[in-house]
Amino acid sequence: MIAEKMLLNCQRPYRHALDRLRASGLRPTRQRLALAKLLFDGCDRHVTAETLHSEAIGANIRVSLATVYNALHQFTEAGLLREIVVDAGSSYFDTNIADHHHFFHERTGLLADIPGADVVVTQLPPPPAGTTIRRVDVIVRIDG
Amino acid sequence: MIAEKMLLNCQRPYRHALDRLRASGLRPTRQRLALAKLLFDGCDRHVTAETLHSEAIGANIRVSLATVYNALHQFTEAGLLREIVVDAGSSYFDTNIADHHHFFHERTGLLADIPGADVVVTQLPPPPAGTTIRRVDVIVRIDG
DNA sequence: GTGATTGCAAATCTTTTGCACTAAA
DNA sequence: TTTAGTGCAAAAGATTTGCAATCAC
Repeated sequence: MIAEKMLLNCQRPYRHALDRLRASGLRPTRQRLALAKLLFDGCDRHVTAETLHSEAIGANIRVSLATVYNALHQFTEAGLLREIVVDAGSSYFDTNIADHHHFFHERTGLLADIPGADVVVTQLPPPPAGTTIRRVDVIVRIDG
Repeated sequence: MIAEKMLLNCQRPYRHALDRLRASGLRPTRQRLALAKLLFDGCDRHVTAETLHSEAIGANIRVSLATVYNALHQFTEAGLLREIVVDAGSSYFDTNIADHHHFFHERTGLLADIPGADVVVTQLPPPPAGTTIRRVDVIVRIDG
C-alpha cells in the first residue's frame, strides 16, 4: 500500500485521513478528504493555499481555492496543521505539528523543518505582565 | 530640546534625521525627512505602513501611503530599519536595528523588543548545503 | 429533509506600479 | 536644468465573504 510505504520512509505515525477528520469533528466531505490525503498520507510538508490548490487541480480533484483556504484554516484550528509566518504576503501551513523550528530560504520560498530537539532557546525573559507564552517560533533565514 | 530629552529617556544614540538620510544617500525630501523624524527622534518603535501614514496625517504631514511604503523600504535597504514578519498580511518595521528578538501579542498586534543579549539560541544545526545563515528571528507569541 | 459545506464571483486588504507633476541639487 | 521623488489612481496578489446550489447525515 502506497501510504504505508511512504510512512515507513517518513517515520510518521499513520492515521487515515478519514479518521483525522472524524476525530476533529469535521464532516468528511469529498474535498476535505481529498485535501487531507494530499496533506497527511506521506511525509511532512509545507504548503500554501495556492500550492495545495494547484496540486489538487493537478490530481483531478475538483475544489475551489476558497475551499482550500477554508480547509486549511479548519485543519489548523483542529490542530491538524500549524500555520507558519515567514513571509508577509502569504501563509504557509506545516503538517508537522510537533514542536520544531524552521529554515527559510527567502529567494526560493522554501521552508525546511529543524527538529524540535535540536534548537534550544534559553534566557527567555518572562512575558509582559498578564500574558503567557503560547509558542516560540525560531526562523533561521538563509541565503545562497 | 525635545529630541534630546527623548533620547535620554530612550538610551538611543542621537543622530539627526537629516544626517541619517544623507549618510544613506537618500535625498532628504520633505516627506522622507518628516517620516525619519517620526521614526528616529525618540524611542525605538514598531510601525506598519498604515500606522505610520496615519500618524503622519495626524501630524499634518502631507504624504501619500505609496510614499510611506517607498520610504519604509528605502530605509530598510539603507539599514535604518529592520522588517519583522510576524503576521501574514502586513509588514512591521522596527527602528531598533540591533540584534534582538520579539514578543508578539496576536490579539492586539503589539510587538515588543526582547533585548538581544537575553535570548540565546543554541544547538542550531548547520544550514542546508550551499546556504549560509543570514539572520535568526525568534518570535515569542503571547496570549492573554 | 435539514443543516453543513461548497463554488463562484465579488469584495476587501495590503502592497506595488505607471505616469504626469513637483521639488531637490 | 536635470534627475530623483511624489501623489494619485489603478493594478496586483492574497484572502475573505455572501449566497445559491450541493452534499453528508
